[in-house]
Amino acid sequence: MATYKDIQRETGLSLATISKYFNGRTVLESNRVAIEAAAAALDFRPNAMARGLRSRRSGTIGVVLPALNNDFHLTIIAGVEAALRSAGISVIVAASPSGQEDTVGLLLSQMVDGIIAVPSGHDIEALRTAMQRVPVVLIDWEADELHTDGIFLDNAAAGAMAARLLLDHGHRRIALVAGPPSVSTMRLRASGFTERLAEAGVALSPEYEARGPLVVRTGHDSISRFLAMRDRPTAIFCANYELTLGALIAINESGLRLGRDISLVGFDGAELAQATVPRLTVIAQPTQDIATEAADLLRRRLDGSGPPLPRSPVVRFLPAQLVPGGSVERVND
Amino acid sequence: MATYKDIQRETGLSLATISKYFNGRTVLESNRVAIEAAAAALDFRPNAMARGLRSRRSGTIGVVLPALNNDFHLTIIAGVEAALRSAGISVIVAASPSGQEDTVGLLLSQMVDGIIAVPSGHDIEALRTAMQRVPVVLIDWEADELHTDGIFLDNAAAGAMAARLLLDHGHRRIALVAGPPSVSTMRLRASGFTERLAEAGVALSPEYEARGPLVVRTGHDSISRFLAMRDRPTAIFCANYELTLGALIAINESGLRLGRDISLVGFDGAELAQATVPRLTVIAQPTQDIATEAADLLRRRLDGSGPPLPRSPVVRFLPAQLVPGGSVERVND
DNA sequence: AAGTTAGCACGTAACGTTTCGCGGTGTCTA
DNA sequence: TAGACACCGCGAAACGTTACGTGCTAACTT
Repeated sequence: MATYKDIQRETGLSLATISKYFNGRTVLESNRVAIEAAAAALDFRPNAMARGLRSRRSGTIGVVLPALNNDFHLTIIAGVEAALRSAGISVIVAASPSGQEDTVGLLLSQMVDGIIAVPSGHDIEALRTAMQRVPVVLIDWEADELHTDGIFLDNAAAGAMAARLLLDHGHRRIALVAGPPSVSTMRLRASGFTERLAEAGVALSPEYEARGPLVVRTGHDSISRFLAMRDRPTAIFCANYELTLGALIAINESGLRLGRDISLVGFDGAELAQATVPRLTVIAQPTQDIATEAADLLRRRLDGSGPPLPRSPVVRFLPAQLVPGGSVERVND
Repeated sequence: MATYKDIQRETGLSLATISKYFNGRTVLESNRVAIEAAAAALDFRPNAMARGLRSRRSGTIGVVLPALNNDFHLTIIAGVEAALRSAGISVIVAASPSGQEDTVGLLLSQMVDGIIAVPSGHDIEALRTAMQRVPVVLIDWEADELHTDGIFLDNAAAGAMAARLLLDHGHRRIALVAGPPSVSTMRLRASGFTERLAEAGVALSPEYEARGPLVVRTGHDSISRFLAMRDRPTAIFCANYELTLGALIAINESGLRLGRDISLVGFDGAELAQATVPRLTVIAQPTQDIATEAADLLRRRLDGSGPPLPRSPVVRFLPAQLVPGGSVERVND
């Protein structure tokens, strides 16, 4: 593996000059040519470890996700990677399922220059100490106890959007399937939803409200239960992708026709939504935008531009998007 | 950021002893306790850059994927990450869309210890030079010109499996939608498929064969064309996920009922498959296994175990799995 | 034409770790 | 009980790069 020294031997220049060239600073034209020739001949690449050791920047950031099983996660990774590549920054992906305590620590010892994280509960303390060393940008789950930058969905508005849609179609017997309120997204989407209903004078009956872990089975079982009721709801809102998928499966199993017999508003999964009959109406996060904004924000922090931390974290809420389909039909109550 | 020196000051030990401790080698019990106490007090973590500079191992591997837009890619990332985490190895994800030449080079200058790659055309040369520095394990796309380890799907058998299924259900007017033959998976799946048909005396009529880029639109448009034919096929095999998704959308638009009016065998996307009515019959890759095997193989290469390179690359082909659904029905020809 | 200044290249000292060879201590063997 | 050996700690020298302070050259200014 070639080093500056090899280039020095080829060109007769000093290490300092060679370093300057590889850091984009100006160098005499003749030297530039010589260095480039030598570098090409030797297939030279600056050693990121040596570089990082000296400059205290690794050219690497970490993305911490509670799991890696969902289109949201992939889109985040893709968006961050694309946004940061032009700056020459590589992305280390770290899944942090419950039980894996030290994910953030692993990244810190890899000397990442920054972190983008979905702050699941068991990472919060680690993230707090990480914040003392590197900029941290949160996404998806709000963690109020962490006073740092974040790009989130406006979850309450998203929930309200779903409620308004169903109300506008005449629905009154409306059900909700959501995750545990301990997850901020779920708490906010649910409260945005129920509050909007309440404003319209429609109370969400407790038997029409299901909560459970954010897995397909929860959606499936909750909807099965709803559909078996004598007085079953005419419309259902699923507050997350897995729940939506479970709901779809349950409705298909029941033999009821989507839209015609039961209205459904899903969440995310725009790809899935267009493959069902009829197409599923969903509230979709602008996942790509979240990724890009988080990456750009982190990059500005790394540059040292942007407002000073920790005095003024940047927190943005992006609006959800309504992707219309045919799974919500009008009813006359 | 604390360093060995700080621990040295706290404990009075030498750097060498501290280094030994952090590399899992034996140290006097009393020293162990002292080091652990000091490390905890200082929130110390070994600096991966310094470590890597000296030991020439970064504790990092790269995963190169042509894109990041598909459940396959996410599952690969997740599987590799999970398999390597126990070994303390982090995963750098690099998308290598056409036009981005230097993806592999970026990883090399990050000093990754190894690479797992889906070798898209424009990366092949870079991978060849990378192989001289670090072990490279290929997945998904076979690149015969690269003489190195690989874990692949047995694509020909997967194609044959789809053909056999359709034949067994009595289909004779059978159509195929696949990607360009320049992609090895597509070439092999298609040939496995057509050869199995030919063995049964069923020739694949050229008008029943569609080829195009691996995007949803190709599947959609091809199937629309098939369905509009006077003598339309009774069954269709889509050789990849995007094509399958496009097919589903086109069938839904046509008003034909899946299974009943037109049989469809899809590829991958087991999650999508269970949400359609009826459930989609698909040939699925054991993506998780591919990821795990590739990661394990790479890890053995890093350990120095496993057969010596480049003399004897390890190449494995895993069988596809038939995930039955209701989208293939019997016809009497 | 002399004085000033900007632009570059240079040598050298870090950065935080691992590795190497050496020497000291305690334990086992005969 | 003496000798051998295993174990472990130590100091110092790398690893490949960047940053700092100097000193040189060449291009302006008046």
